[in-house]
Order: sequence, then C-alpha cells, then structure tokens
Amino acid sequence: MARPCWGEFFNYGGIMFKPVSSRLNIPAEEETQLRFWKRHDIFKRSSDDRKDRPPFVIFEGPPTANGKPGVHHVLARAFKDMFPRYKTMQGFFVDRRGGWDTHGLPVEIEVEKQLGFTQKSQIEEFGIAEFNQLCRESAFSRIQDWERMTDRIGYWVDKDRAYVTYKNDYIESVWWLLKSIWDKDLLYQGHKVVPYCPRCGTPLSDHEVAQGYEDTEDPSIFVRFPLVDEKDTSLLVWTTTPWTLPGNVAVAAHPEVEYALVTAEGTGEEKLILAKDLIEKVFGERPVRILKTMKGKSLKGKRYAPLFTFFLTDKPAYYVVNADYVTTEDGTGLVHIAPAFGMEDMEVAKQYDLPFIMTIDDAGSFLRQVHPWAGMFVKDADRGIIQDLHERGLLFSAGTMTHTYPFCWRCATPLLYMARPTWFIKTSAIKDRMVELNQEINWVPEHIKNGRFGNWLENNIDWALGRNRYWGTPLPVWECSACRHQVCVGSRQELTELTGTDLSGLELHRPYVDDVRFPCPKCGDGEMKRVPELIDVWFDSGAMPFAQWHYPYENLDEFKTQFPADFICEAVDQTRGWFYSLHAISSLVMDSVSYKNVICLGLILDEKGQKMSKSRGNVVDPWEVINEYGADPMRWYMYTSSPPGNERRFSKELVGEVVRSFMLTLWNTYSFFVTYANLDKWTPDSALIPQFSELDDWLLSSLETLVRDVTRAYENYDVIAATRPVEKFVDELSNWYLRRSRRRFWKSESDADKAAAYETLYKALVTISKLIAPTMPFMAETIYRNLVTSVDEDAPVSVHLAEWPKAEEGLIDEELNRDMTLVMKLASLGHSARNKSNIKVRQPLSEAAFAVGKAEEGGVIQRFGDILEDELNVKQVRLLSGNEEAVSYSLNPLPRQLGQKYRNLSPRIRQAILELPAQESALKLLDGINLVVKVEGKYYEIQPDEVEVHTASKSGYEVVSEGPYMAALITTLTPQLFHEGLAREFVRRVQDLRKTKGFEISDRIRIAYNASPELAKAIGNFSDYIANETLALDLHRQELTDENFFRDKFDGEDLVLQIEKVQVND
RNA sequence: GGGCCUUUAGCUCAGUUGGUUAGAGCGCGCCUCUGAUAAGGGCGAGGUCUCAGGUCCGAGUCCUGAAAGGCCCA
Repeated sequence: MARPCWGEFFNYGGIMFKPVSSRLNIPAEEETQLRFWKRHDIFKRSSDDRKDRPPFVIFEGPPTANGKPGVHHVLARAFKDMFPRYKTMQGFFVDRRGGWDTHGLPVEIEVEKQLGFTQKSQIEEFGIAEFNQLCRESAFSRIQDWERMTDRIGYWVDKDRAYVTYKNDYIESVWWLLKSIWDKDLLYQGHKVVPYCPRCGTPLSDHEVAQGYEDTEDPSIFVRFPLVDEKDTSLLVWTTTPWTLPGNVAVAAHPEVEYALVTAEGTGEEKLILAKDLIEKVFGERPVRILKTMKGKSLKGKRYAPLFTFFLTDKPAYYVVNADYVTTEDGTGLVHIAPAFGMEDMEVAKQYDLPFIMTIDDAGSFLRQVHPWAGMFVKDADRGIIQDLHERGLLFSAGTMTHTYPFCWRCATPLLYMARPTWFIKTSAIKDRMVELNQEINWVPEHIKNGRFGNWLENNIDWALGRNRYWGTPLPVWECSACRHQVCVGSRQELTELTGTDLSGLELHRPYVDDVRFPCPKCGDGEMKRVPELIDVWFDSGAMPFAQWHYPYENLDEFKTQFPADFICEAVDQTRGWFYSLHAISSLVMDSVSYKNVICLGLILDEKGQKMSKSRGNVVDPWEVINEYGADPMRWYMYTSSPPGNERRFSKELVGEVVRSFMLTLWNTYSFFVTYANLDKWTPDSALIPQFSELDDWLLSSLETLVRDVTRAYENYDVIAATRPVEKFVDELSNWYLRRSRRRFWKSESDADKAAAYETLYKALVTISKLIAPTMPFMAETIYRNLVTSVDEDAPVSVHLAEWPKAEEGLIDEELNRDMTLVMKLASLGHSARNKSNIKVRQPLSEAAFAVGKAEEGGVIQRFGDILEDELNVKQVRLLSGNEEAVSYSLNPLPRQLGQKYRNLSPRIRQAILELPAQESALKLLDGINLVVKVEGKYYEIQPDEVEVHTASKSGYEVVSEGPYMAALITTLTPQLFHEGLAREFVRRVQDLRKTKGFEISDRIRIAYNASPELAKAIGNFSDYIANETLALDLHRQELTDENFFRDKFDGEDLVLQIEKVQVND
C-alpha cells in the first residue's frame, strides 16, 4: 500500500477546521462576518472590554449626511479605521464616537432646491422655524446610505453615541467656546471686504471660497480716465470687473514704476498714460510714440474726471494715489480703486481717507441711484456699462479673458468681493502660538506641517465667523438697542439669569433664540436683542472635541481623557477646513494642540488621473466595487497603492488586481492548510514534538521580522510599511515555503517533520490574520475564526478582540533571511538555465553547480542543497570550484565600499584591482584572503567584501549568470535519468486523469496501462515511485483496446491509460 | 503672481545616509510547471530616471534653474 490512512498519527478526537473551498467569494464571505459581528456585538465588546485601559483618542471628522458617500469617503474611512483597530488589539481603550455635521449652507441649499426657492427672501416669507425644521430633516436625508456604507466597509464607529451639531447640548458647548474667546477680547465686529455670495446673501470663509475657484470668461476692458488739468490726456486703466467702476474713487500707480505718456497712431491728439513696460502688451503691433516718461510717484495727485457721478462724495476723490501692490504683470500698471469691492482698495482708501461708495445691495444688484442699471445683478450689468463707456468715448478697448475666479461652492453664483459688516475671531493675535503648537504635531506626509498648513498659519488672517443665514449655530451675542452694549452668552443657564425666565428648555436655533430679549443691564433703557448672525459651520466641526461631550457642562472627566486626539485623518482639502478649525479653537481656548498625529490624504483621481467629479461623469460608485470584489480588497488597495498623501488613481480594475495578486494567494495557502490538516486530523495542540527544518526556521524568522516591521510601521503611522511587506511575505509563504513543503504535507508518514510543517504554516497563517486585522478586517476574521476559535475555546471569539502579536525577536535570524534570499536567487538562475537548455524540470538531471561572489556565500549551497536539488530536480548540487575546473573569473570592485573608504583615490584603486591577475586573485577572495594593490607607491589591502567575483561561462554546461552568481547544469542524460523522466511523465498523466475524473485527493486507484517498450521499461523500473505518487494500489500492463481510454504520445513513446477508484476500508 | 506636491517601463509604484549594469507587480509576446492556486516558474520586448546646468572619484538620489501636471491661495 502506497500510503497509510490519513490521520494515523494525528488523531486527537476529530476536532476539525471548517472545510474551505479553494474558490473564494469575497463579498459573500464578508457578509458572513458582518452578521457575526452584529450577532455577537464584537465592535462594542472591542471597546467596552477595555474601558480600564489607557485611552487612544481618535476624533471623527463629521461628514454631512445629505450627500451620497463616494470613493473618497471610503478612502478616508479605511485610513481612519486601521489605527483604532490596531490600537485596540494593542490593548488600548478606543472610544470611536461618530459625528454628524448638520448645519450650514449645503443643507440649506438642498432645502431651498426642494422648495424651489431662488431668493433668500423667500425663506423668511416661508418662515424660519419651518425652514429650519426641514433643514433638520434634510441633514439626515442620506443617513441610511451612510450607515449602510459605513457598516459594509467595516468602518467601526459608534453611531448610537454620535454627536450631532444641531443638538442643543452641542450648541451650548459651542456658545461656551465663543464666550471664552469673547472673554479674551478676541471676538469682534468689523467691516471688511469679504467674498460674498449674493444669492446666499452671506459672506463665505476663506476655506469655503477655496473650494469654488473655476476658470471663467470675464470682460477685459481698457478705460480712459481723462485728466482734468491736461488736455486730451487720459490715464489708461484696465479692469475685468466693469461693474465696480461706478464705485471708483481713485486710481493707483506704483510709486517706483516707470510710466509713459504716449500717442498711438490713428488716435489723433489723444495722449495716454500707462506703465512703460506694458506698452507693447497693450498696443501690440501699433506704432506708439513715447512723449515722456515719469515715475509713478510723480503721477500722485493728478486729478481725473469721474466716470460716473451717481453718488456725491463727502471727501476729496478722483485722483492718482500710490500703492505698492500695483504690478506691471498685466493691465496698464494703473489700477482703479473701489473701496467697497477690494481688500486692497479698502486699505488704500483708509490710507488716503478716500470716500466709500457702496453701489449695490445685499443681493448683488445695483442700488436705485445707479439708475441705468438699478436692480440689475452686477455681473449682468457689465455689458451695459461697457456700452455706456463706449458711447461716451471712454472705452479704449474691450475684450474678454479667461481666468480663475471664485464661485459659491454650493450654488455656483460668482462671488463678489464687497465690504460687509461681520464678526471675526482675532486669530491673528495668536498666530505665533498656533505656529508654535503646530510644531508639536506629527504630520503625515511631513511636508504639510511647514508647507501647506504651516504657510497657511503664517499668513493667518482673522477668522470671518459671521454668516447671514438661518440654519446654523446662532452667534450668542445680544446687543442693546439703545446704547449698543453687547453681551456674549455662554449657556442656557446664563440666559435664564439674564432674562429671569427659565430658558433651560430653549431651542437654540433661530427663530427661537431671536425671540429672547431682555433689558439692557448697562443703560437700563434699551432692549437686548440677539445680533442676526449665525456662525461659520467650520466652527461647529472644530468645536467637536468639546461639544461632543457637552463640555464644560457635563462629562468633565471624559473630556479630560479624550483630549487632545492621538490621531485624526482627513483629506488634504481639510487643511484650511477641519484641520484648521480644530487647531485654531484648541489654541484659542486650551492653548494646546487638538491632535498629535494626523494623516492628510491625497485626492482620489480616476484611472486617467482626472479629478472625480459629478460634472465630469467619471465618479466611481463604491458599491460597484464592493459588490464585485468586496470591501477588503478596496481597502487594501487604498493602503498599498501609493503613500497616503499622494493623489491616487482609482478604478475597479485596480481593486481586482488586489484580489488576484494578494487575496487569492493568501486564501489558497489557507485553503491548502485546512484541506490537509483536516485529512491528517492535525490540530494546534498536537502532542508530537515537531522537528523544524531550516525552511521552517527561515519562515519563522521571516514571520517574526514581518511582525516587528509591521508593528514599527503602525507606531510611525506609516501605512505603506504596515501593509506592503505583508504582501511580500504572503507571496514567499505561498510560492516558496509552501511550494517547497508540499511533499511534507502530502507524504504518508505523520512524523515530527510533518508536525513542524503544520505548526509553522499554522503559526504563519494565524499571525497574518492578526497583522491584517486592522486593514482587511473581514478576511482576517474568516481565517482567524476557523483556525483559532474553532479549535480553542479559550481564545477570543474574534480576531478584533485578540491581542496584537508581539515579535519574538529571538526567532529572527537576519543571516538566515539573507541566505534564503540567496537560495531563491540561485534557484531562479537554475530554472533559467533549464529553460535555456530546453530540458523541462520533469526530466531529472545529474548535477547543478553554482558560483557565488563572496566566500561566505558558498555555505548556503551545502546548507540548503536539498532544497535546490528538489526545486531544480537534480541529483546533486555543489559549489563550482575554481581550483579543479576550467572556470574563468573576473573581478568587479565595488564602488560603494571602495568609494566610501578611499574617496577620490577609488578610481585608481579600482584600476589597480582590475590589473591584478584575475584568476589567482578571485580564488584568494573566494577563500576569504585579502588582496594587495599598489597605488602611487603605497600599498592597500583590499578585503573580500570590497570586490565581487564574477564567474564566466563554461563550456560543457548550460550556464546562466547574473552579477556574481551563476548556475551551471550538466545536461548529459544517462539511461537511468531518462527512464526516471519518463516515469515522471507517466505520473503526470495519471495525476491529470485523476483530476479529470474528479477523484478525491485521498482516493486510492488501480492503474492499467499499455505502453511502447522503452516507456514500459521505465514504468517497470519506477513502479514503486509511481504507485507512491499516484496512490495506486495496483499498476499493471495489459492490452487496452477501448477507444475511450486515455491515449498520449510523448518523447517518442506511446501510452494508453486507464484508472479506477479502489474502495479501501479504513 | 505666491506656496506645497508630483514627474522613474504601456499602467501602478519601489529605489535606503549619493555607490555595481535603475528594480517589482500588472499588462503584452513566447516557453514551461502543476494533486493548493482564477495561480506558479523562465525568457523577451519595453527606460535620454521630464529637461538644462552645477557639486562630487561617483547623481535617479544633493544644489540651481526651467518645463508639464495637480492641489491650495491671491
């Protein structure tokens, strides 16, 4: 009998692993684990069981649940998820509270759309209370989508305790923060030119503006500003915003720039003034005569006739001023000044005490004084204004230009820069402190710290906080109608005290807060009424470390342990959004960082490198990917495709590649293990003492190295280093360890060697399941539960409740790791040589000889000879010996070693080495003996590790070499070897037939065959071998005439074959 | 106009403090192996490391400048 019954030695009561199919349906497998987590409340337990442990703090950046979750949300959630899972396994208590951002324009706009509103005034007609009620509902209109997505990708977050920014408690904490800022005198009301959305009727913060830049075509006109005191002479001014001209009060020139007075051909007597450097740009080919040049400062004070006189000015205006910000990049070097419509204009106006002309209303339409265009939206009036200027001979030229201009990020209305009264937080006062605190934060990627974020802090301007809207946190400032005294209120309690009525149940939104009035505590005459503004929603999100706990009115202890965060993660567009609002608020209020580590993710692009956007129609729906391939491979792709800060190209196909190249390899290794372990009835508590082979030692060393490196990577927030090495390990596990160990599992006897193989593979798989638990939570769980939970009642029921593996440094053998890498290299060269010789691996050969570049590398051929023999199917391997054989050597001096040692002498040392007799020197080096070279009368000792020995091809062998390494095969076939080759061909055909017939791996068979004489002889000679390989109980030659029998021809031999199953009584 | 990032094979990416002949995976072509594998192995085609200067014995890597693309801000 070829093989004893399975399980003869490992029979421990029949505890078995659940059978695993080699076919893998990832989405289905993931759904199974989701149900398991839900049924056993694994997420809750992973957190609750560790409440007494040291905390690891993560803040959840709140999304708004009124949009559809996209690929970029999967990206962010994948990264947010892995560290808490890792830290949980490390024994930390991680409170993973979710959160929802519910306020603000995006929500209002949705509701406005539903109601068909186009104007802000319609909201008030509709009723603020009703409108806000709709907003409250709309904020969660997509919550099911979000929750479904969140669950499905395995993002663990506590939804039940999620903070919601519209809740009274949340708002009250925000009020407290504002009051703290107020108490520091950092909350103030001011007039500033701000980017303003005329449709939404509110200023936008810088980070909102940043989201809405688009290329657009605008007018580009050159206008004459006729000088009053010089006949036929005009200032030539360029602008892209004709609508600002009615607000003009001055023209600015750079004091140091050279200006010219010119006449152009065909313009008669007219003389124009513009910057000399721009003449060509403005006039192009037209011949121009320069009459005179002058510095900008000498233009100062020249008076011109106003273009429009809709408004009377109360101060001197319409003359040339000097300003340093004027450039000669484009235009004419003369800039028109409208203080109401430009930040710089406003500064200049203050400096020169120019009048301020506001020409438009809150909706961005001209006031009635601007009669030709009264009530018209300013951008729509451009054409008419240009026409008017033309008719009055003031237009020099008109055209259009494309440039980037900001639009409202939600409603796409072009923003207007206009002066508005609004509220600010004086963040500029704590700029230096914010910069200092930023140094304490670990940014990934590092360059954000002093790059994008650092620069942003350096250029900090005050936070424009006020919003003239409805659905948001009301600014808690009450103002006296009589004396303008202001009070900032920090709580419902305070408000109760101020009003003398119990307001603990007050709904803290408009319009209810607006109804709260009380007598002025200062003058006593007036009534205190809340100012109309709401606050920027970014303040809401930045307030979450406090407001999620209703701090300081509740949960003082929780706040204390949960601030600041150890880790946050969002995409790079949050630099000026959440990353900033968190940092600014915690700097203002706590004088502390808000987060210690932050991963700043790059954008997701489509497969062509284009930004995904609805308008481009290239948005990938995450569900498509998840349903086809699963969440794990999608997550894994995110982690491994490129460093977190890079942009990444994404497509469904790339996720498919993860499945094929990584997950299936792992799965098949796992499935192999389970199949054979069950056949052998092997369990981890096997009593047989394993006898580990060198291969086992290597795998374990390699495994522990992996654990060490991956752990280190997690500690450094290095996602790539935490994931890619696992891929490499799994590849080597499958394609080297397992390939080389297959026979150990398959062989008949269950001995100490087999026990070692099982134990090694088992340990590797279980460890991998833990190492990938944070990143591929589903696959990890599947493997873990079957390999661990099913056989060990005491083990945690989920890998996510298990402990993170600790590297057993004692098992790490760096030398062994290096040696095995070399063995793989030599095997690869051997395969290459076989390929070149055209002799298939199935044909045994007598010998393979190898050359190595260094003396100490020679040892591996002895030590791992059996692996190489088996892998290459040769009877013997050995080291090529230069003494005994006609091998020729050459020397390759290593620049790295020599260069570092001899610096600029190294080229000459190198030359000297090359001039040595190569053969003799190489043999010395391979024996570990130093060489001596003479350069400029001095002698230098050259050590073996400073020169590589290359072995040259050798006749009579099939040789392949790479660098110093070489494999040489003896390809002469003896009859014995040839017969063995035939026998193996025969075996392969039997095996194929078994497979075709669908026999079980352990089925015994009977073989009947007929063959041509040479093949028959080979089969006869190797009958034991054949029987053993094919589990044949019987092998006999007979006449086989049936046409249906398997027939084949190979190596000039004929074969007819028939096999059948034999029943064996166990 | 400013800041930050990116640029290495058809694609996705590695390339240590500067050091041999710049690598891997995918894809493509040919060959091969297989009683775990939708796989594995081998070979091949495919590179002016975006460009130009510079430092150095030596530059994909460091410095200066430029170009293209992206993001952010004016």
